[in-house]
Amino acid sequence: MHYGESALQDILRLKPDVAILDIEMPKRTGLEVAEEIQSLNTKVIILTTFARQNYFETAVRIGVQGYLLKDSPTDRLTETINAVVKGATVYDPELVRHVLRTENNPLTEREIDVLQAIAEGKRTSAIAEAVFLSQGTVRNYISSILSKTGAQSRIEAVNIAKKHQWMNR
Amino acid sequence: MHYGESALQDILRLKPDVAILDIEMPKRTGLEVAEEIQSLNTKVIILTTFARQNYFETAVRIGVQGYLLKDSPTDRLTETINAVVKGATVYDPELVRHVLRTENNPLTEREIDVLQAIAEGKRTSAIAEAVFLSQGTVRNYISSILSKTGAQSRIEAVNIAKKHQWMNR
DNA sequence: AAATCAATATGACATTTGTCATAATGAATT
DNA sequence: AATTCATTATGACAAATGTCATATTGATTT
Repeated sequence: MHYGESALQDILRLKPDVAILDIEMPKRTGLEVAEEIQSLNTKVIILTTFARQNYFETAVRIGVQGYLLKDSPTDRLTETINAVVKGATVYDPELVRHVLRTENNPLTEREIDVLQAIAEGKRTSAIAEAVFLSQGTVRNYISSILSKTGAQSRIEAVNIAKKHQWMNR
Repeated sequence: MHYGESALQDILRLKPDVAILDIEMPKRTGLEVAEEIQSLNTKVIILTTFARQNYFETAVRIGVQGYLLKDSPTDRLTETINAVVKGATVYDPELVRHVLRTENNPLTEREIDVLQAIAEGKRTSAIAEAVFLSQGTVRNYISSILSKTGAQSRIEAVNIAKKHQWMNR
C-alpha cells in the first residue's frame, strides 16, 4: 500500500508531466493530493476501483484531467495518458453516463424498487410482498412516483422512467 | 385478365408439372381451380396480391404446394418453383407468421385498440376519448382483456400481449 | 446542534378500476 | 332461419388505487 503523503512529496519534488493516483490511500487520499498540486503543471489521472459518484464529482470539481476505473480495459489507460499529455480531459464514459442518470433521477432507491415491480405488472399487494413494505407505504411511494414523473397512471410512470433510464440502479 | 375457367381447361389438357395461379380471377378463382385439379400430379403455387388469411387458410386446406405474395422478392418465385418441383411445400413466411399471430390471438380488434392505449399509459377516460367509446365500454373491454390474457393488472396484460405480439393488428 | 431527507407507517377519504348482469345491433356462419 | 360473435352501452357493486395529513427513525449535510 502506498501512502498519499509520500506520493505528494514525490510529485512536489519531481514535478512529473502526469501523476496517476489511486483514491483510497492511507494518510492522504488521491483527491487530497490532487487538490494540493493543482497549481503545478502536473496532469492528474485518478485510477480507482471505486465507482462512487461522490468521488467522481469531487474529482471533477478539483479539475483532474482523467478519471478511470481499474476494471476498464488496460489499453484505455495508455490511451488516456497520451490524450491527457496532449491536453485532453478523459472521464470514464460509464461513470459519466451513470452520473447523468442519477443526477437527473428524481426517484429514490426505494421508489425505483417499487417502480420496477410495477413494470412487471404487479399490483399493490404483490409489490408490498416483493419489497417487504406495507401496502400503505407502497401506495405512498407510487403516489410520490406519479407526482415526481408527472405521470397520470402507473404505466405512464413506467414509460417515462424507462425513457430517462431511471429504472436501473 | 385471365379466366379461371380457361386456366382449368389448359391445365387439364396440358397436365403441367407446375401451375402458378392467381386467386381473384373471373369465372373461377384460383382456389377453385386448385381444388379441381388436386387429383392430378400438377403442383400448384398460388401467387396473389391478397394477404387475406382466409384465402391462405383454404389454400393450405386444399393442399397447394406453394403460396406466395406478389410483392415478395422476384427470385423467391424461381426458388419456390424449383423447390416445389423437388417435392417441397413453400408458404410465405410473412403470412405464416401473421396467421400464427392472429390465430392464437384471443383479442378482438377493439380490444387491441384499447390495449394499445393502455400501453401508452392512458387512463380509462383518456382511452374512451381516444377510441370514441363510453368509459363503461372501455372498462368492459379491459375486463375482458384481463380475463383473456389471464393478467392481474393492466400492465401485466400489456407485458403478456407484447410477448405474444398480440398488439399489432 | 439543527435542518434536511429517505424510509417507513397508519388512517381517512375520494377516485378509479374491475366485475357482472343485461341488452341492442349488425355481420358472419351454420 | 337460427346461431354465434363483435361492438357498443348502462347500472350497480366491490376492490384497488391515489392523495393527504401526520409521525418516527436514522443518516447526511450545513
